[in-house]
Amino acid sequence: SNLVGAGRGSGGGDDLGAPDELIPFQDEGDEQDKGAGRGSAHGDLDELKSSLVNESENRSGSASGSDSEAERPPQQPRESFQKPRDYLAEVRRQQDGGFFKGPPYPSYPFLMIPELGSPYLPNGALSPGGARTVSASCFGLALVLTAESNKVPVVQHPHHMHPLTPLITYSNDHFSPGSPPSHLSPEIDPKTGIPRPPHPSELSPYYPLSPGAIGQIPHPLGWLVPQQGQPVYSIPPGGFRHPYPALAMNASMSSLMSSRFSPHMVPPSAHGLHPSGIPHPTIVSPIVKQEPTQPSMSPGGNSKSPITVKKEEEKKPHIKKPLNAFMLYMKEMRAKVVAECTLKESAAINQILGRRWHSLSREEQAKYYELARKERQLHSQLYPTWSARDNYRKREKQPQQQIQETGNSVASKSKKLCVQYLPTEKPCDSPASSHGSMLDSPATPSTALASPAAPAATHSEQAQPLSLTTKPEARAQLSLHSAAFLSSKAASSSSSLTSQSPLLSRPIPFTTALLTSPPSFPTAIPSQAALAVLQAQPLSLVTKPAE
DNA sequence: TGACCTTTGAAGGCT
DNA sequence: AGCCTTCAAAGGTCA
Repeated sequence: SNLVGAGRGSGGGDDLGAPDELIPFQDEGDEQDKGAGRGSAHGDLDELKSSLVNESENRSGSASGSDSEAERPPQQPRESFQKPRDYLAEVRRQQDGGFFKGPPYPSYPFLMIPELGSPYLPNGALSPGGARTVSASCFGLALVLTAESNKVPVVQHPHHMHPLTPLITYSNDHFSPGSPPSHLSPEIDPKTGIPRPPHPSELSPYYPLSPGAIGQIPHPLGWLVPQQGQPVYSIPPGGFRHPYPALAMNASMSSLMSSRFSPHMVPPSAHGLHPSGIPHPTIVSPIVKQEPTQPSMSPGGNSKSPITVKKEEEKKPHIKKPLNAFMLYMKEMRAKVVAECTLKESAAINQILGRRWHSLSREEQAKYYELARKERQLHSQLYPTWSARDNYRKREKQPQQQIQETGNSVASKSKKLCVQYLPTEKPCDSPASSHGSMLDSPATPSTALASPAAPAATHSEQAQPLSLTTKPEARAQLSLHSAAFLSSKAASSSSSLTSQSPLLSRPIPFTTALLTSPPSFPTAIPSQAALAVLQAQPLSLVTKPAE
């Protein structure tokens, strides 16, 4: 009850839908980052080790790590700030040193460095160390980046992607969720309040720009591009991948468009164009990405021959889903993370990004929700008849059916063992995990916060975060982590990933952090009833033997 | 070569 | 209403 009360208390009121709640929690988010900074300030190894030794004390909230401990609002989950350092210390102790590429910087998980100067280093060299990425680390990013940026110009542009794509940022400097800057603000229809779709006449003249031409001109979104003097306009051999239709459209549109040009984007073609003549980044050539067509399938009652149907389907452009907030965030931050780490595997990067996502303040997340909302809006305007279902593959069997039929063997055989690539950057910075975040993920931060559009979290929803996800494999992953935790002392170092799994103590901080309600997710504060469930569930997760 | 992994969120279908 | 599934990005990994 204390937690619940505390969580609500400083949140700026119980009216979680109040728009102004962003401010207090933003402050908390800042506080969190400041706390991280403080942590790093006196984050020497001795302290870390001692904090690890005193883990139980920390868990009980008696950590003495910070001078400002007493100043921290009661709802601040102290161990959220303590744990990662513990993890790091623990992991560092157990590892051979190869995992960490740079000086330990224990407070990294909270060191949310805004820009780090030029995090996007678009020369695609791999880590000269040549170490396989799995054994690389993303920790100590600040120092590591400083120390290694000279030799690790890591960002590897996807060979099929315009190198500028990851450079498009929605940084704080350029984007404000509630009131985008004028250069970013779309032309709003004064009647509907909806960003006015760009008139074809505004766009078309600029679309046919040749790659060569575009490579010569200054970037129209220069404000979005880190000033690095990098040849960001180099067009990959694959051709014209990133047409930057934004040249004449309004900036909001352009940011969406330019940031969304798919690696599979093809030069504007007749069938790839929206009726308005706007090739949206979500249009993908069916040549590149085809719906798996089954020749034997003939749409019900369709007199057309399968071949004809197939051809028509091939002609049909593949319109991709608009990116959601997290996808936008990933798109922006991936290069940054990759630059900060030696990791290349997207799965690992995504884990980091997922945690970072949760570590964002509501306001920061709101940027991306707003951006995603605009993206969906634009998408729906461009493709009013499009349905997400259109992109569904045609499956003979639903995966669920397969699982039911084959039982657990599916997970154990057909799927790779879930691997925790990285130490928890933050013990429970994903307290809400997927669903938890959704609790606070209004489709429109500005509107949903003030409207009932954002459904209040139910108890079950609040409880869901505990299970991280309902996916069976995720549960297996948790179990794996638990097993790793339970057997951490005996863990062999030969198994690079699992034995290195830093989630040695994840289940515990996960629980505790959840119970202490993360500052960034005030609405996820569980009720007492939910708390009881939460308290009970982790045990089952922890003790559930890995199958 | 293509599925998988991994993340969150949106959407659609099913119960 | 709630749950489940799929897809969106990304690129290394693996069968």
